[in-house]
Order: sequence, then C-alpha cells, then structure tokens
Amino acid sequence: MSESKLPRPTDGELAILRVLWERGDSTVREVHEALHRREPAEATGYTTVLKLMQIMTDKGLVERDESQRAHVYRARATEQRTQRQLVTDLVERAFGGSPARLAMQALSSRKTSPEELAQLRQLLDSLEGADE
Amino acid sequence: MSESKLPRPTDGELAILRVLWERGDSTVREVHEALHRREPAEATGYTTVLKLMQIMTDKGLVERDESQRAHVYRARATEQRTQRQLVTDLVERAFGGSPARLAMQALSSRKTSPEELAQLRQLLDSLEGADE
DNA sequence: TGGCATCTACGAAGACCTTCGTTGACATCT
DNA sequence: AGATGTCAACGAAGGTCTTCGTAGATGCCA
Repeated sequence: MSESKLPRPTDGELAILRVLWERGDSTVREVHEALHRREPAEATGYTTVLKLMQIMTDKGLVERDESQRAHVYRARATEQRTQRQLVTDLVERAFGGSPARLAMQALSSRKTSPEELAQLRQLLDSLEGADE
Repeated sequence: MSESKLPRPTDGELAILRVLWERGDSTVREVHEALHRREPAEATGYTTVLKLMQIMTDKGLVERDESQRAHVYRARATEQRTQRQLVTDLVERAFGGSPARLAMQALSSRKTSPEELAQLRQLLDSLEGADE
C-alpha cells in the first residue's frame, strides 16, 4: 500500500509534519519543543502532540520506530509531495482547476524577492520549451 | 464590522460559495441543483445545503434577503478576496511564507496554456518594475 | 376549502479534530 | 530498593462539520 493515498493533513498535523521535515526524524518530545519554539503563542500540551502523532500513525501520515523507548517518528511523504497535494487540492476546490490562476493570486498577494522572480522566469521558460 | 474577519470556509462551504459567485445571488434550491449538476457523485440532500447556508449566514460568509418566501443568498466576500485569503493561508501553513514557492509548485504540477504563461510573464514584469 | 408542494427552522446523530488528565511501564539516580 | 522523571497508551470531553428527518408555515391550485 506504500503511501499512495494519504489523507490531506489537518492544520495541526501539518504543523507537526513541518517539524519532521525540518529536523528530520524526531521523538514526540523533540517535536513538542520545536513547536513551542516556533509558536509560543499557541501552546499545546505534550500529550496533545503525542495523541496527534499517534493518530497520524494510524492514518499513515507518519511511521515510527519503536525500538527505542522514546519512539522516533518520520514523515511518510516528502514536503514536496505534500505541497503538491495541497496545491492541486486547492486549485481544484477554489481555482476552477487552473494552477496559473492560483500562481497569479499568490504572486499578487505579497512581494517576492528578485531571486525568486528570476527562478519563476526560468520555470516559465522551461514550461514554454516543453510545449506542444 | 463589515466583512473584515471572515473565517476560512470549509470544503462544503467553499463549494456553495463557488455557486454563488458563478450564478450570482441564489436561493437554496438553485444552489442545491447547481451542486448536483456540477457533482452528481457526491449528492447531498436539500436540507443539508439549507443548513449549511444558514450556518454560513451566522458566520458572516453569506447574507440573505428574506423579503421573498425563498430567501436569496449572496456571497459576502468576492471570489478574489476569498482566493487571496486561502492562498496566503496556505503559504503560511505549508510554504514557510513564500508565495513564490507556492507559485512554482502550482505551475510544476500541471500544464498551463500559453495564454496563461504570457499573463504570468506580464505579472512578473510588473512585479519587477515596482521593485525598489 | 382541502390537499399538495415548497420553504424555513430545529434538533439530533455521527464523524472528525483537538485537548488534556490519568494510568502504568520503564529508566535513572541516590 | 525507593524516589523521581519520562514515556506511551487510553479515554473522555468539548468543539466543529456534515448529514438528514421532522415539524410548522406558506403558497398554489382544483
């Protein structure tokens, strides 16, 4: 079954996944502390994070190594893959299936560095190149 | 209070909003039928849509004209504005605050028409122009 | 007027999400 | 060994989302 049909992560789950992507495989405690460092405002208890990660294991969003007393969790999908899922999902639900319209909305809403603009230009070039 | 702080619409609510944006102000029956035409697979009952739209009224996502027996609903935020909200939200939650990374992900995931590519180029030009 | 269709309102059920207290297992330190 | 701290597991509570049945009001029509 691999990871073919993972469910869309909730907000809370996504926050945890981001920690796992950034830090690499981690224990609950490590994730918990990273979340507090990142967002001291919305403080959640240790057992809350634990429960969430247990549920994520059931859903297949993460997997864990139980060989140590403190289980070590790992994200089951890459950040890229999850981002792609979220984006295509949003494109479908709110942008009538047009990724370009989402892209334009994203770029208009905030400012982007010259480096990123250049990267985008390159991407456009390559897309036009692979045209049929 | 106008519409300053509308909550993020859920999936079901967003589907209804899309009907209202497309058709313009509509009754529950009209929305219900439009949804069935659009997605015959996920059929929901009339009262389900009604309930959802009542809740959306409470939340401020829509407003209604009750002067007719069949109340007429109207989206309270424009499509653009809602799209912007969803995008900035997703950028924050999953793309570390970088709209450009979301844009690139969107464009890589699917193919885009030459017209849209041209539009994007124009947008990049204008963004670079307004640079400091 | 009586009967049928349509509409809103209400409430409840079930699923899911988030939160946390408590418990028992295990480890460590003295 | 006994005290202390850390861990996973569990269950329950409270919130939200979606679903729909039912009731009551209103309009229409024969």
